[in-house]
Amino acid sequence: MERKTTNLMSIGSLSKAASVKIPTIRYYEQQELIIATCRSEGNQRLYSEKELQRLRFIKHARDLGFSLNDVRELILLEQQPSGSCESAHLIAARHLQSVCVRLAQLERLKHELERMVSLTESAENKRCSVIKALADHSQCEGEHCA
Amino acid sequence: MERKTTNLMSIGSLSKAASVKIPTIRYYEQQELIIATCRSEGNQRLYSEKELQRLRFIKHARDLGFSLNDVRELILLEQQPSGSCESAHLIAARHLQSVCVRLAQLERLKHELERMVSLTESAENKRCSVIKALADHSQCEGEHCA
DNA sequence: CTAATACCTCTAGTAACTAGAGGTTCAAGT
DNA sequence: ACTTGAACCTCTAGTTACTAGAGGTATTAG
Ligand SMILES: [Zn+2]
Ligand SMILES: [Zn+2]
Ligand SMILES: [Zn+2]
Ligand SMILES: [Zn+2]
Repeated sequence: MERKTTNLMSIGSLSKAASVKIPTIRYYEQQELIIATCRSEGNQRLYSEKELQRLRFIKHARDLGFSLNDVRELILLEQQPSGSCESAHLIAARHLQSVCVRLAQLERLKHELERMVSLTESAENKRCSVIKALADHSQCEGEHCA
Repeated sequence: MERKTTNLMSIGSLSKAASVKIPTIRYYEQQELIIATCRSEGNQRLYSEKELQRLRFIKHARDLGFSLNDVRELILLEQQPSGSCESAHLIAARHLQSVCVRLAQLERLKHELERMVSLTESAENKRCSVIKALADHSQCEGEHCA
């Protein structure tokens, strides 16, 4: 039998270890994504290494742009012994797809905006060329709506 | 003297003409971006061609990703006779810059996600490769944080 | 033992809408 | 003139993922 060495950390230590702000950790707890191992006598949260891993998982997924709902699902899948594999791949593929869509749209925006800011003002300054371009989509070279 | 022909439209007509949903128009009014020309006897909003142009301006700017705060400023600038030009260019340039930043970040995300979904599962299926990749940023090829 | 720091809960604010409840007005047909 | 259905009104609350602040308690270092 191994003795469990209880080296638990406060929320502040966890926060530093995972580079996640304290209020965000509490928010995740409220969202049932992570819970403290236990509380101190004075009701302060205490975390183990396991929760640190969990929080790093959440942070990494968030950094990669997954929604908290996706993260919630992924955590559930992680805990299941097996068979969870396909769902996880599906979530990732779906997210990749949405990233691609947003990417394409941002590229269209970038194109139009570049054109817009590079417009030169006409001699008789009736109106700013940027404002004119904003007022009239037909000046745009392509579609760029969401 | 020209007689003003008062052909005003309801919020529903305006909505269709500008492809902006009715609740969104009311929201814009609350945000002081647009106000009805007048109200009917029964308190219903009535709009003129001028407001339609204004709403199209707003929609176009939104479609190009400008924030409502930017739009508010741009509308103010549009109304000023002149001298407003530089501010408008500045707003557009600033927005273009932020689009470029987001674009670069999305490209990093796309790269990592593509790698992640294309991982093949190891023979002894201890854990899903996607979940493993999410649990460990050191497997990533680059930085991808916001 | 005390003072500084860290922690607690709870509420509200952010951006840009969207949805719904509950009630009023308008326009068209009879 | 009357009715009925569509369109309109206001107001509140929900969405996402946090962040900020108020007002109070716990821990820890000196
Ligand atoms: Zn200009
Ligand atoms: Zn356009
Ligand atoms: Zn897998
Ligand atoms: Zn990573």
